[in-house]
Amino acid sequence: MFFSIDADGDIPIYEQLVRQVKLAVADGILVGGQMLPSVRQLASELAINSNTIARAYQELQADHVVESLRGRGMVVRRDAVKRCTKARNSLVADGVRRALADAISGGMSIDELRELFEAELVRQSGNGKP
Amino acid sequence: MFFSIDADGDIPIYEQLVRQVKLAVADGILVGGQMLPSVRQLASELAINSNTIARAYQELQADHVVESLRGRGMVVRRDAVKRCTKARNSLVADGVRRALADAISGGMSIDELRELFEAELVRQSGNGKP
Amino acid sequence: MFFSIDADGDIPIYEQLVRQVKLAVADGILVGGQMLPSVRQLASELAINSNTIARAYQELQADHVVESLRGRGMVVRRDAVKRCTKARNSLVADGVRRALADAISGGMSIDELRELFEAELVRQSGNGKP
Amino acid sequence: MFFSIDADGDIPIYEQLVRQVKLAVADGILVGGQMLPSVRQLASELAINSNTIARAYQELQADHVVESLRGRGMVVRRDAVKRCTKARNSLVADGVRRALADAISGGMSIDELRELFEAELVRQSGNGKP
DNA sequence: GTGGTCTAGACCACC
DNA sequence: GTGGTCTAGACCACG
Repeated sequence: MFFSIDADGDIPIYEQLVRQVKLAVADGILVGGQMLPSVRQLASELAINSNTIARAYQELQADHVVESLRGRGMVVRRDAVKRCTKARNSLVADGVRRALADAISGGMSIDELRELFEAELVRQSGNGKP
Repeated sequence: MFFSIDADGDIPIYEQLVRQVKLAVADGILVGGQMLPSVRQLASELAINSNTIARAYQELQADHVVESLRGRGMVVRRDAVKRCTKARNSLVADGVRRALADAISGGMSIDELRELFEAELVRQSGNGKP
Repeated sequence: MFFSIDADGDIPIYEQLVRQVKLAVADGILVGGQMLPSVRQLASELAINSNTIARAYQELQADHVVESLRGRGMVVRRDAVKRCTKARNSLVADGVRRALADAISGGMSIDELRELFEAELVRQSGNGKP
Repeated sequence: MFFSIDADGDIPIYEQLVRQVKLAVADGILVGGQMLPSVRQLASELAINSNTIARAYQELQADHVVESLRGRGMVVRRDAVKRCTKARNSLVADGVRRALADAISGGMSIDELRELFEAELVRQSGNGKP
């Protein structure tokens, strides 16, 4: 599968999985009706405790992104792409908003901020998704 | 005192205190030689256990922002402002960097990002420090 | 484990733990990648409150000697040995420096000092690491 | 008076006073029958809380170095010089002993130690009491 | 199972 | 009065 996990970062592993599944759905990499890998398979593939995978799947189920087909596994819901796209956009925007709020309340001037922003845009636009 | 604590957030209380003291020093609200409120006083003021305050103060001491004058209290170090200003700037820049990376890897285009950024600048520059 | 705690000394218990871990790392008794005993296990082994152990571990983490693997425990950092060896040497040298300064300012002559020093070397070189 | 106090070090102020009085007695700077400055005078001279001076004097009294003449102040005892000289020597020797023990148990080799010792002797023999 | 946070309350040394 | 240490016990998130 196409997941990349950082086991020692500050974001919980199950949370990383949830995000990546949602992003994949929003990007059309995972489409409605498609099966997710089984808990055990993904666990061994990523060398991660299967409890952690299960928890991620539960959260995805609670968020109505996937549903459980008894005895067969988890499947992406037909209506997931709408939800995920919307969620992605608002999440991303929120992140930017929070960072700006922190910067301003932390005493950084508008000009300093704009400068930092443009520098980062240049630096990152190469790495992202060309 | 000027501390505002969110006891139910995901940031530990003692960590919130540490940050706010550092920001206050970086902003010149707390200056070298100035005493912090006593552990017990601040604890009762914020309705927080005094151990939690003490822990924040110890972290500030370990970070060379403050020192303990035996039997008299905690005082802001003369050289704290440099450290705090530098730390603040790198923290803020990191936040912006991470948000941008998230946004780009989340599929937002450069133009959308710049638009969002400018909109936020306008929206927040009013609230910040009028 | 190999820790020895003096609960009635003037050095805090958590500080004794921190020092002993650092020394063990500097001496190669603890190596990078190795796990520390769990907070609860060490607490019951040493008959010490687990908060005290946790505090020691947090200080070690803040000092970049150890890192926390979420849900799994504390592990010695690969780069800890450099830090600890350097820290140990400067600590030890400081101790000698201070003792000599005290001795000289206390009126002891250079010759008396050298005599005392050599006598101690003989006396202690047997106890140290035979 | 001839006391030098470091109010922010890790040695308690009253302890610094006690040591300096004892050293002065051992060195013959203070002799039997001589009066110590009054608590209030010394307190204002050193800009120190008079409780602290009082505590130092009490400890000196408990150690039979001075005695209180009711209504007149503290006087150095005729037999103090013996006690202080002996105490000074054993204190100083103990300091050296402890530092060496720390160094050896900390993993420093005999040769490294001897080198450090000689270097320090040269460095400090100039500063001490020429 | 792991560490992390918080509370309540005790005792200490220092000023 | 000040901060510093320790205990006991609770609750949480993570794996």
